Amino acid sequence: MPQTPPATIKDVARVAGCGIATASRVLNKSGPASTKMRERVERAASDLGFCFNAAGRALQSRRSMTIGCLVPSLANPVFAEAVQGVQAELLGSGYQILISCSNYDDAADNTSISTLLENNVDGIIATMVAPDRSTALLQAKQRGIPVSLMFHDPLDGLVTAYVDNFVAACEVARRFAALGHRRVGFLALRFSTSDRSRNRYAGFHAQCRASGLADPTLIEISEVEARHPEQLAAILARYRDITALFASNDFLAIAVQKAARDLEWKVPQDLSIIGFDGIEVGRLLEAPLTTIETSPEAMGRQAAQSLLHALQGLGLVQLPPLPFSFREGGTLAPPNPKRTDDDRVAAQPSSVHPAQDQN
Amino acid sequence: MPQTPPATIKDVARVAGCGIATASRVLNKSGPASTKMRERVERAASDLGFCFNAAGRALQSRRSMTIGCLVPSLANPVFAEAVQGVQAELLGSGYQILISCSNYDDAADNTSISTLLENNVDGIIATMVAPDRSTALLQAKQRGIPVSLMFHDPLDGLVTAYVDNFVAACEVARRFAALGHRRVGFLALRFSTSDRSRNRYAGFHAQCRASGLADPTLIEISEVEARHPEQLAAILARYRDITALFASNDFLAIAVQKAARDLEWKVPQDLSIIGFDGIEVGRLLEAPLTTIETSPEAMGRQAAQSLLHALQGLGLVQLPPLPFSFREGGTLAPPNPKRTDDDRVAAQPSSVHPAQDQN
DNA sequence: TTGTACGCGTTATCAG
DNA sequence: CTGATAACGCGTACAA
Repeated sequence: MPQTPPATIKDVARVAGCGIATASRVLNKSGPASTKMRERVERAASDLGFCFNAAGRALQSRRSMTIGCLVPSLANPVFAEAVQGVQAELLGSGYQILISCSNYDDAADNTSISTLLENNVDGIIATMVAPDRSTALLQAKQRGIPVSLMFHDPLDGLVTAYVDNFVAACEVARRFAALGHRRVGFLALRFSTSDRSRNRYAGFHAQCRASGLADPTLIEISEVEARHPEQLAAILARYRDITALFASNDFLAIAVQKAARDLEWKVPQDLSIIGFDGIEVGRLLEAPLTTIETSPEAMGRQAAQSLLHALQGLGLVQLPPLPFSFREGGTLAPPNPKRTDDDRVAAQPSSVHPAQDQN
Repeated sequence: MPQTPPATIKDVARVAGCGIATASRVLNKSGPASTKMRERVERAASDLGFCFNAAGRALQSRRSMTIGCLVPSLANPVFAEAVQGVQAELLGSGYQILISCSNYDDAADNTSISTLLENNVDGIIATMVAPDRSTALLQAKQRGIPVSLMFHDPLDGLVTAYVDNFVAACEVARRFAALGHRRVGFLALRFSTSDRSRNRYAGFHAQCRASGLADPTLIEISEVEARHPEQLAAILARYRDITALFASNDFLAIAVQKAARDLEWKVPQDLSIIGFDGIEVGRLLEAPLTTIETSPEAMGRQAAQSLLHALQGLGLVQLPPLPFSFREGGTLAPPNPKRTDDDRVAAQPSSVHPAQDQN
């Protein structure tokens, strides 16, 4: 291991036979320099394999050229794609991404932001469990560090890149209603950890009322249950009365589709399913998933754009929500009158499973 | 915006009425201090909301406590999960992750590493298009910065966290052979940009020979074709002679399954399919995907462990390949003798589509 | 046990 | 046009 200590600007100046300031000016193209000097410095720099030291720069300029990015998890492709969008947008701006995952943990959420702050990030892009309860986020605001949220609906004075979950969920209820569904359900994962999910439920609920449907049955399941189709099937079996289900995300929609198959319920004849997010693989299923299509990558891009804008001294401005679209698929159809009539007789009170408050 | 400039250790010392060194020793628990001093300093620090400045620290200690992580893309869940593994393993170690994506671009690959180097990362974890051709990676080695690869098969003197792609691919060929398949294919995406894919082909090819099968037909497609089932179907239609297909990753396997459906080929009766990676959603398909199951997260974890180990002064050591397993599913069956007989007559020379060299 | 002073690599100021 | 020099925040010899 040769272990050459990296060359500093001082080394460059020495080799070029000039002062440090001159070397700095040339290398940064930030001031006047004679052609001769310029050449000598550039030559020296390339000979030494010189490379700026970010720490020194950060210390003196008080800017780290680093953006902190906090997401619940990268194992969820929705967030991974959002980060990819951030990365794409930041490319060429000179900013680097310092990444952090909270694993959907409230406390980790907050300490992660603190850690980013310690690392002198110039800005923060985040999706959190509870941005409104994060003291560290408050600290960031106080320090004048711009913060841009992703996925969250507008909140406090925080700027966010989002789709209007409430409105999108209304659309789902409207579709169900138009086809004649009367008893519908909402399937969500760990309801309390996501304001997106809550807002989707709220919109769905509101529009169900407006369309004259019964209040939607809330079915909340754990992560484990979501991953084990047989467990999910057992839960689903308790809700024979519903003819259509709105799943809070596409993975749940796919999982519940399998659970329904295991119960020998035909999708969409016996049960219609609409998902949320619009992941790519949904298109490739035997019955392509009907879903609300969004673009996580676009959220990341917009959040990054807003931040870049703010970093240039112009303020942080809340942009309008990003568009979503209803993607036709093979999991939505009118209710099967035969099945609903048969089952309606045996139907039990609507909210059974995790009898939990909906807020 | 109050815009309070962050408190420095100097401020803490002033408020606590002591010297900077004392404050530093207390805050770092790195030296002696009287109980009284300790209290005063800690009190002052918390009052001021003091928080270390990473740049100052990095400059003086010549360590940034930052790990650079380069992957082709976060839009591919395999890499996203790997990064998640890295993150999980690094949690609590004090190291932060600086992330970068190359978008499968050879040049971006190299400049990304350079950028990480400029940012003084203490170590690098990467999956690249061509690690062996990266001058920046060489530079890192020269500087004594430990590098740990992910997914790549062992290479040069580079440590890597991987599964043995060759051996895993042999397993696939063996399964096909055992069921009586004779003409098989290998489906890959942009073959040349991934040594993993190449090694899988090599292992598959070798074992096909060893098992007395015909040399596998190489079917290489573009990303666009992979995303459009109808295009993929058109390509697949040219290969009626093969009865089994090894897809280089699960997404391709799922896509080709849809393409086969569109052609009204039954899976697995008319065409057996085995994938690679073992993504979760494969289990939820109507015909659960038969595949080689790997754990990208484990690769990330192992790469991070190796790096942490090296960062503690112990050397970088190459660990044995990570395990994979054959996951049973519903897309593998013996060949349908009827169909193969019918079609074999019309079969054309085996490699038609992107007649490209296999290296 | 405590405090002073220096240097890490950089940029900016200001005098030549 | 050029070159000393003073910060930036921190850790740490070294001196008290």
